[in-house]
Amino acid sequence: MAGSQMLPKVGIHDVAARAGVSIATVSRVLNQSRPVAPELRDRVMSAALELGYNANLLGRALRQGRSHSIGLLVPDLENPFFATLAQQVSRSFSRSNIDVYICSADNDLELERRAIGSFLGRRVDGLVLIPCDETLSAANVRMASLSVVTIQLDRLAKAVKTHYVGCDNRHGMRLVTSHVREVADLSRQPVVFVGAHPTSSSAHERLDTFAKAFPSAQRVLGSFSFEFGREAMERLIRQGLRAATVVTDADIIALGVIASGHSHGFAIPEDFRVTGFDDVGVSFLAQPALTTVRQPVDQMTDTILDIVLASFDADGQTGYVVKRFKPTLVVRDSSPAHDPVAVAAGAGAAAVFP
Amino acid sequence: MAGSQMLPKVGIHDVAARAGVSIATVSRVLNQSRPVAPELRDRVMSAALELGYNANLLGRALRQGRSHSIGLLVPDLENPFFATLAQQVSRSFSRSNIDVYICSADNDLELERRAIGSFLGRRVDGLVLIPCDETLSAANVRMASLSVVTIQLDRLAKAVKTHYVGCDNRHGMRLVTSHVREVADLSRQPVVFVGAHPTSSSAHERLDTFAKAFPSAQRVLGSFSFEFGREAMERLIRQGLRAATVVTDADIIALGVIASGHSHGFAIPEDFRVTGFDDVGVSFLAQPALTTVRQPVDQMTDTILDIVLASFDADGQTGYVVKRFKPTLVVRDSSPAHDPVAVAAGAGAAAVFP
DNA sequence: TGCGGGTCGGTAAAGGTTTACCCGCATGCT
DNA sequence: AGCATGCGGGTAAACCTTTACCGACCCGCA
Repeated sequence: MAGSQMLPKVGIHDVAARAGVSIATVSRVLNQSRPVAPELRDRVMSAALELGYNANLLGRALRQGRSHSIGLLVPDLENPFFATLAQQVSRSFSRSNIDVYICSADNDLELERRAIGSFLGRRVDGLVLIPCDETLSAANVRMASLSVVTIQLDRLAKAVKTHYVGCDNRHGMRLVTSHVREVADLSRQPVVFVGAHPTSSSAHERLDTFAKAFPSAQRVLGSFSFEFGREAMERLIRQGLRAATVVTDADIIALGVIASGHSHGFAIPEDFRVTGFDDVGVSFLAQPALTTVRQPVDQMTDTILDIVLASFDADGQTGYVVKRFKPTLVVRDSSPAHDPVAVAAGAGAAAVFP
Repeated sequence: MAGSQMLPKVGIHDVAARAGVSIATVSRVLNQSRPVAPELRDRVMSAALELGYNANLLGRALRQGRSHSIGLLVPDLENPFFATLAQQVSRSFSRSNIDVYICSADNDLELERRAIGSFLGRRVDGLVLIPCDETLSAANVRMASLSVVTIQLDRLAKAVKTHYVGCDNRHGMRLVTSHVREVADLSRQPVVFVGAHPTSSSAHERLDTFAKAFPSAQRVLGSFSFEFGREAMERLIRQGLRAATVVTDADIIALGVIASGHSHGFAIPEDFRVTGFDDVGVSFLAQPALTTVRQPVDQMTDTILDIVLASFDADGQTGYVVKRFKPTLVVRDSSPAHDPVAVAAGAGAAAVFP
């Protein structure tokens, strides 16, 4: 299958033969690992070019014990926040010529295990993991951390000691609750929480913090998805919820909530005020633009790069890096700051609170 | 760095030693490539387990000439349609125990080239490409196709012969134009096009087909992104556009258009009717739900799997598979079928036309 | 008893690199 | 002139598997 002639694979030997030198010389020219006489260098270069030589990275990695690549495992590529993280990790590492290979665990522990196993088997130089489950993923993460520098991102399986890069979810949620409290107290409207089951550390921390601020508030729990947000809101409305503030722990959930509200003819923020978390690209295009918590993704991924690079030279047992970036509150029209009606009129603007 | 003791890597030799057998026996037990006496088999199994043996896939791939993996290169992970494709390709292949490694080219030809080179160097068994550019990516795609079974997905660089799996964009856009024409003719409202520059085959085909249906319609061109959709609509409104149908060639663009319309206080579909393309997850949550063209992603990715699997056994020069699936029109509230006002009232429903 | 064939374990080669080590040669110094 | 030095080229080992091939053993049959 696949027409054309699959060119016979050309190896370093072929190049050496054509250039009339030894394979060592070829290798040295190609990797500039040692000076080579200009004449030979040119001969090798043109031979490689003419033959269309493409180094076999398997052989190289096998020999060097380094693959010049890292693995990135996300629970779900269709979650736009993870997609953003993936894109940004790729960007950060491409600057250092390290290939980033992305896999999706599809929210499945068994797939997560298999993916990590494959990454390790292919000897990636580092592994960035967003664990599916706060507790059940621990075994998977541990497996990784025993073989290669491992960084947990965004979510943390606490049971295993690794590097961690994420944001201060409690702080972020506190920004939301205090923002929300102003209006809620004044209007005596209820506050409800719609969020993911606390099976991931981020969901856990956000829910926790919300519960501390509003101990008696109603809570509807599900998954990180549009669909869940919509269903949850449907249920709440069916139960008779009106004129409330809906705090969510992810933008994608908030978008579902808003959609459901709209489809029942409610106005936002007049009837329901809604907040999100993560500040994914779409959220400022939502109607109305979504109040949310922004994570400094660039800084996070740059930190990951630093950790991996540091692990290359200093192979001594330095401690683990645990970095929680402070997120910021981005107030938009889905939950304006003071008088909901007054502010809703002047759309478009957004205020950012540290 | 990275505390804990990085366990010394255990190889097949270690397992063999511990089980008191030869490495050949270990390999045979682990791969079930030949029967092994039950007693030895057990000894090997427990030795492998106790040592935590994890096969070095580099060695295996080097020897076998197969890596049991494929590469998937997308132009932009933050485009939700590509994210969906990626997720679904992963799902299809995971059923056959083939690892899918995803890379983002970040809409950059040089990064695309590098990523393909790396994939080839790591000897993937297949390559699924969504080329960045219809013409400029041809060289990159050709490089891939000379070494490994290559499938272009969604977008096609025509200049190079490979397998191709996508949808019939012209048919899809015709569905849109004829849907849109009813109302436009009746109301004598203008139709405008907001879409990506025709540098990718899908943008090209969609724009082309639109232009045939509405030769004199205004066209605003940019990139496949929320931001562009918003900017384009801003510009149109600033130019005085009112009461029109806005046809876009991607849901993400349509979402930007809708957001911009809203922020100027216009109602959709009353003031502006809007259509998208792709039917990404968010689009039915948009406010109002987006009329769009749905691509049969599952069938597309299953076809890709079939092509790759077929290429494994039948290595003879079978022809190229070129499969264009018929997309379907999903009419939702952003451009209701007949009387915009009447239909807009009853939200939620959606009609699908083949 | 002798022998053919089947079963199953071991040895060694191969796959494509990188790199430690060696060696020849030219240079510069005494 | 003789020797130390250093530059730059080659040879071969090593990385970790899989697997072709060989050989030992056992069973059954003539």
